[in-house]
Amino acid sequence: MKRYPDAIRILVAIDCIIMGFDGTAIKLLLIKRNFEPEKGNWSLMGGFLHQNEDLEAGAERILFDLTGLNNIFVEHITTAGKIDRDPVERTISVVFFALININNQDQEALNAHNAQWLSLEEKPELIFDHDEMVTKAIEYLRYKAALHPLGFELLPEKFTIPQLQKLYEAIYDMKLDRRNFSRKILSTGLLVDTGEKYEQSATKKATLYQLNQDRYKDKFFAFWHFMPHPGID
Amino acid sequence: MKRYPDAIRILVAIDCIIMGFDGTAIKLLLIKRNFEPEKGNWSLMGGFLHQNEDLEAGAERILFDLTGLNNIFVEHITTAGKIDRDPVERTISVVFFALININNQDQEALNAHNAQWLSLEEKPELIFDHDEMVTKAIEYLRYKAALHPLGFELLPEKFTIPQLQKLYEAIYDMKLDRRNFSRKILSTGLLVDTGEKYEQSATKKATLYQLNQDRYKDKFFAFWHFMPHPGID
DNA sequence: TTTAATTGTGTCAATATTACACGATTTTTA
DNA sequence: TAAAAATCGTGTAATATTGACACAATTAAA
Repeated sequence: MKRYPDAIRILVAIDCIIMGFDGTAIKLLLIKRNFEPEKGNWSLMGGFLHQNEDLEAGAERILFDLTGLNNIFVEHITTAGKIDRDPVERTISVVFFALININNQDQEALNAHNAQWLSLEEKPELIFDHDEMVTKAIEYLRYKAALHPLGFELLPEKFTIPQLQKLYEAIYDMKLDRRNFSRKILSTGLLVDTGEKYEQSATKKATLYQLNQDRYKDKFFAFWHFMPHPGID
Repeated sequence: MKRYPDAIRILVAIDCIIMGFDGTAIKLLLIKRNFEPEKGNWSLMGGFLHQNEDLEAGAERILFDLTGLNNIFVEHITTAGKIDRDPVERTISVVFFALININNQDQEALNAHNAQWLSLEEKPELIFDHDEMVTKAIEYLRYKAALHPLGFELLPEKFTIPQLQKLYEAIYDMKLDRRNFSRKILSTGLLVDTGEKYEQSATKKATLYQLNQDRYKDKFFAFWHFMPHPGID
């Protein structure tokens, strides 16, 4: 007794682009599939939506499955629905974007899924339309990180300004001026000096900061320009 | 012979938030449903995804159905998937955002669908989760219009700077300084003086401009600040 | 103890932004 | 017929932000 008898019903997948930062490069958490179809090929982590599950919840389930992490930064970024995107059966994929601290996740879970962190340069070709999704995610990261203090999700709780700068340089694949970057970041009032120094430094030890959480939440959606914008033309 | 036998298959709807500008206020094109369920109640224009149809194509079909227009500015903004969002049967809705020139559409098609332009203040309560979708669309418009020359989609081909300013004032519900707005817009090089004047003006006739199409396409995705940002803090 | 690498802070000139004033044009009104 | 009212176009000065750049301080290694 279906109420919408003429409409089609199709599979709903959830795919997650999971990004991390290793201090030098932005990395993607990808899996080498140990199941059909496309067994042995690289793919985003994903799965099908469950019966009694919201989309967000599905994304969180999939992320927890792979990383053992909860409370991850996750946002829905796009939905892929090309007719033949899955060769087996028509499937729509709801795509989520996740940022995590690369050091936190559960290595055993990663192994069980054949997962590996690969930098954007190392990225192999992915199955289906997953490459397009990654492209969108990178665009999204660049777009959003220029305006919102997003990058902190990729760093440890305590971090130095030079680390943060290297992160932005990795995101935008460009060099930034140390002095101007520092001034801009500090002027946001988002950072709190912990009084500690980064001990692993080879030379002068940089100050460790942490986020002013209240201010971070308050100001996340305010417009900001974290990136220089020379000669807009 | 299904390859993914355990996964669920559900309905995929497409819903469109259609915005226009009447010279004073941002308006939504809404329909009073003449079909069940929720017959007689206000709703976004939508429909179900067809068998051999991509998502974008579905959105364009639905928009054409209602307005008689092609080549509309359309973007996918979000996907709604709460378990009970449709009381009849589980349905995921892929939401699109469309901007059109309010004077262009086909009045007969509007009548056939019971459609009406309503300002945001007049907006009645909508069915299902359509109110949430509208909220997201307004946020999206404000976000995007601050950075990209988006507003032109809502104006006639030839328009005056004061008209454009009123549009921005409607989007952000705030007053802007005439002089500064004019300077900023003109400095983008996006406008071309047509040499004509807006004849319907009650007093001094304003210059009619049109978009520099090449520059518009080139620069659409560049970052710009179209809105003032006094004392970011 | 010198060297090399890196961090923290400061300055200055160029640019962009904001706030604000005035003259010009056109219709309405006295 | 002229003054008034409304709106449009442009200009300017004070302020804030940005980009480019210099120098001193810290630390491990040479």
